[in-house]
Amino acid sequence: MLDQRLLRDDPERISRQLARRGLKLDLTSLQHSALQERDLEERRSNLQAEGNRIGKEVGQRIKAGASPQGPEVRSLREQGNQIKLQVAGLEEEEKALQSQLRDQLLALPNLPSELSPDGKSEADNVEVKRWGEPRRPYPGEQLQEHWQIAERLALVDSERSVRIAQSRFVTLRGMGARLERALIALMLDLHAKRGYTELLPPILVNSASLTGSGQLPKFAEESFRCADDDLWLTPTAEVPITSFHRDEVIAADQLPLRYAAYTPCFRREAGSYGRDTRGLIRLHQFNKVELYWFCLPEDSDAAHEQLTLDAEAVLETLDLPYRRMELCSADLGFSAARTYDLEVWLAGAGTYREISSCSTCRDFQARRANIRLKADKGTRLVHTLNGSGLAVGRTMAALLENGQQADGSVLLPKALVPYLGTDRIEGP
RNA sequence: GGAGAGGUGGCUGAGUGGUUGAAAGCGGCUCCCUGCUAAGGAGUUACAGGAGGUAACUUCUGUCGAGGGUUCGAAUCCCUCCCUCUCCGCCA
Repeated sequence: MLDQRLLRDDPERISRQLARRGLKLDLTSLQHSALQERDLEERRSNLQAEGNRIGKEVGQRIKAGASPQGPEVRSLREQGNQIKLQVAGLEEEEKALQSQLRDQLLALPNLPSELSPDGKSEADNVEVKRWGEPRRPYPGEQLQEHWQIAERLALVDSERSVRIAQSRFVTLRGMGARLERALIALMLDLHAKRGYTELLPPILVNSASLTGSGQLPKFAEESFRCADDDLWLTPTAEVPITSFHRDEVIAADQLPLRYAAYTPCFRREAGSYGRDTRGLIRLHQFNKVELYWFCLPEDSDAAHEQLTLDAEAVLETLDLPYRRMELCSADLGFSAARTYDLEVWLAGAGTYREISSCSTCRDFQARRANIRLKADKGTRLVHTLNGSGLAVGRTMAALLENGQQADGSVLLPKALVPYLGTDRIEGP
């Protein structure tokens, strides 16, 4: 959520920044509402002060011996009643305005960082780094895509999964299931070594949690909801982790707080019909290890670099070639001020494919979720950052495509041997 | 799911209609005193929003789980909801 003070004082700046996302907004009426709300608050609180004075005076007069039914007390009471009525009227107006203002503010995305490059679309994202040597086919070699390899080696069963749930769900089996589990363990172990505290949070989350991290109210259709409860299947661990500290004041010397959490993630993928229908790339349910920082505002730019390096460490540990893309202003997610996407090389598809998205949200989520820090003087909003470290299914896809061998087996990186007891997947 | 108890400041915990944003203790911070493994003394210490001021700060309002109600006045009375604890039931 954006700062209401900024809205009152400098709506032009907000418009200018949101224009970089491709949003053309006239904020004058919103600013007007915000100013009007402040005006109502001032009038209301002045009236309340008057009412408080009267209330105190009544108490003092009665204490001093005045009759509670006497004329002087009665006249004060009547004044008090008058004020009460006026206050009630103003309060009603104020609340209506407030909730309308809040609804509108909650629907506005974060301002892009001044560090994010300008752009009009995905095409304007900037490659900032490349690591590893992409696996290319040898002359005459026909590389398979991961879903072909997975089917051939019986690592997944898509058809039966439709029977269990519907399309875009998979059942991993045999080495497929073991590999997924091994990858989760490897990622969590790696992050623990790098100083992250592991969390295993609830994966059903309430509306306040989704609002806090920015999925609600705008993206309700993207999440699965439990009809009888105020609970949703979490679309990412970012949601429960943000709310882990919702409404808290964190001592400055506790920061940064760094968490790594594995959760299944659930997304309706509305509007993506026909895209990535095969394999492990786009599923309604997928596993992800998420990295998350709560930090001091002045540290968040450096934290963003570090968090991204921590995600890249997984790819490097697994010998997976990747590149780092800096998203342009138009391609930023709703809550993000600045984002690096990590794209892994998929040898079978012959492309780089997003496997992690590392963002700083600055105070955007902290303001929604009311997460502050206490320094020497007063409180401030913390900054929050999140990044996948990594999407597990896509990691498996990359390992299958990049590790495929001429004999049909898949060679796995050495780092997985302690978890799997082998560096090779052969047929069933 | 049933019965009972309860939700007060960083923590413990008083407070059943009138200057109570809240006693006391612990903890934190500042200063003073003192040398011997610590103690003593003084002061200070909630959050949010608004107004004024370059600022230190001053001032107003709200907040004692949340929301409503009664009243001139509510932490205190009434209603609804949420949550926690204990016992019972059920259960991986």
